[in-house]
Amino acid sequence: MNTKEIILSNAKELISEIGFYKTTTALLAKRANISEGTIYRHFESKEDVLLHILEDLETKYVGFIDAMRLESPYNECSLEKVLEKHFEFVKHNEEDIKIMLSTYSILKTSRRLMESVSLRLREFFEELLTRGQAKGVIRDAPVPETAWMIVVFMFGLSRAQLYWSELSDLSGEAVEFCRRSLAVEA
Amino acid sequence: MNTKEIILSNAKELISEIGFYKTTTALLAKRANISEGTIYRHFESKEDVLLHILEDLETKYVGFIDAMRLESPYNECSLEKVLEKHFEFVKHNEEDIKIMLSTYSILKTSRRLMESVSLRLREFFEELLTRGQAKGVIRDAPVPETAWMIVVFMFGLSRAQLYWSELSDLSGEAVEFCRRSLAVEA
Amino acid sequence: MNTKEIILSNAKELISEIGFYKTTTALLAKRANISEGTIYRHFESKEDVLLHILEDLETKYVGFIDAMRLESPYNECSLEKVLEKHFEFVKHNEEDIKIMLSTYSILKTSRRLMESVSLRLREFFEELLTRGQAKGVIRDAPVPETAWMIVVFMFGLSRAQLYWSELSDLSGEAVEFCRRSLAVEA
Amino acid sequence: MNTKEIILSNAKELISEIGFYKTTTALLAKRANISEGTIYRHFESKEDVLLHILEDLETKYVGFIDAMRLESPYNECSLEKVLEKHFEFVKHNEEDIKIMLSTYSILKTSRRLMESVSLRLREFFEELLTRGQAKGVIRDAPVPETAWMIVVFMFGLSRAQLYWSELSDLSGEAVEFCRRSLAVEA
DNA sequence: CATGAATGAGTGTTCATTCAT
DNA sequence: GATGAATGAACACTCATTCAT
Repeated sequence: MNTKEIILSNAKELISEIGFYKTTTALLAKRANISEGTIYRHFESKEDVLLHILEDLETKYVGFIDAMRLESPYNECSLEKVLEKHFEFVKHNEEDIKIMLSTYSILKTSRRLMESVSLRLREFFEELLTRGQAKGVIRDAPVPETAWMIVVFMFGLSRAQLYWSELSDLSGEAVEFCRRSLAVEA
Repeated sequence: MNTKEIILSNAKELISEIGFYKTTTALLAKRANISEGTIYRHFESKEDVLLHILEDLETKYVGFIDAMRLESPYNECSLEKVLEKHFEFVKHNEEDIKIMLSTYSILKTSRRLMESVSLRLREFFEELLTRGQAKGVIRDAPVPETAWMIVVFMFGLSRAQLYWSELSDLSGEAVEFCRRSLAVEA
Repeated sequence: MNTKEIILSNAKELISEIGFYKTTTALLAKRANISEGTIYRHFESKEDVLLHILEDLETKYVGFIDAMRLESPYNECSLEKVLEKHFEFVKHNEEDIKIMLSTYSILKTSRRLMESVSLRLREFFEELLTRGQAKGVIRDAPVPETAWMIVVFMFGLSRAQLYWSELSDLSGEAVEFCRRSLAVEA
Repeated sequence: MNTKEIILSNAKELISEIGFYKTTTALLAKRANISEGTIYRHFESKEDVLLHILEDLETKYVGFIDAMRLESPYNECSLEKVLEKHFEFVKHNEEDIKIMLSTYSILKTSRRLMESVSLRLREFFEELLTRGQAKGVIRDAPVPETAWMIVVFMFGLSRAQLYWSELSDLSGEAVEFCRRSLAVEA
């Protein structure tokens, strides 16, 4: 791991633990065992560090969605499957997701990421919903709004799970909640 | 409006617009057309200003829930009604809700408020779900988890609506989404 | 006791307890059960309050010295007697003396008081020493320097007793110390 | 002289001249020709600057006393000698001593220093007095109280000399004053 | 006379950023 | 590349003083 990566990984830890504002450059340098000046060799500013974290997350998450999307036509990827995989992704990327969720109300960059990520997810869900309705396995509900609904629900639950660690894992129940709302009854 | 109220109302605007950290005492004083020192005649600290805002919100929201709860046995208050009224409440208290949602990951006070508010809501939903299942109008789903689900969903959507003002009002669709998931089909 | 006196007496307590700088006008007003503004009806400034305290002390102490001085020719007032009485005076005016001793290094007013008080004492001691030497009961030591010595010694001990409350009363021993240094041996 | 030393030396000047409270960080930075922030690279707080000054003084003074003490058994170090050397020490460390004397009534750290210094001195005087009485050259006076007396006298005079610069050097006379009180007459 | 809200200059301290080495 | 001392603007907060009531 080179210096830039060391900084990024320590910044992820710190920001997800104590937030962007309480993460000072001094604290970050100490944690990463480097000098404060070194941060500025690799990043333009403190915000730029955050930007890189968010960009990494974007790449990862968009890749993750696109992978599912590519599989889906052949693989009969169901809505439930997608939801499950999303919750898995969140579990494996807790720090990054926490950073995104805690900064998008404050930072434009983060907001843009959140928008692009949820747009892509929504489009995917729209596809799945439309295909499902065509096949008669998904109920007749307005597609774009319902897609929004699912995205909002997913991120709402992810946020709850990340910030209330004492909460038991509700992702299975969440999938069930959505299935009941969307699937045509047998 | 007395000075304390002027400070509170300006602080609400500022914090909901730019967040707690970017809301400096200097900025607040300038916006409220008072001197910085005056803030400290009425509040113990900058955080104390936030505390008062949150306490006001707690009183308002808890009162709102309790009012619904009191009505519900006589009035056949349905889950849908509650959801609708919540979204209305959010619409009329945008600033305060935004402040709560943007500070609970950072400030203990705010986190406590969020916990107390969602606990109360959950308990209410548990009541409604249990009663609904007894009457046979609500499906057979695990009550506590489902109550959590609804709360998470509600706040997830409220957050989305508050931070993406370009979003059209989805509250009607949200109520429908939940209804489909929970109501026994006719 | 009128308002002015109430302020002065509370100020004495506070300043002697926590010092002039830590005694804020807000604290003083609270202690005296008056409003901050009221202080400025009776005194020009915070320093002016101190000034009045010091002036009162000056009047008291100068009166005390002059009384002894007037008695002394007739009464055969000895050096020991004067020392004893000084220590008694200090014991009865702890607050004021503490204020004088803790402020003269910082405030001109206080410094002036300290100078005028010690000048008067020194002159008195010079008188006593000269008379004592004439009578052959006081050793042959340079009068002005020795008078200084005694004054310094007295205030040094007073200060020690005021600031180290755990110290046992050493005033008797101090009188003895001086007596041995000054009195002609029998 | 490195920056830390520059800060310390300027702080010594300022604090001894105008006192701890009037010595603001802004003033100190200006005097030392550095920015205010730089002070906090080298010291934790304004009080920490004072602490370092006092610790330096403690080291110096304790070293000074211990050196005399080590010499004394071989060298027949007399009480007079110790007094003389103390006054010399004060003359060469005016600023530091002034700071100690002007802060011990206000700051715990300073008070502790004053206590430790005078304890050490007292113990030393007790040793010298006891030894002197055994040899029959020191009068029969209560040892601990008399040791206190001398310390109080020394610091009382030092203080007077430091704060009344117009005072001629009385240290010789002070030694004589004590000698007369303590030495057995030939 | 008394109040207490308001002031605003000032306080100690923090922190992202720069730059000579 | 890396350092870490230095910066200076900004920060939350304090406090002696004023003044309309």
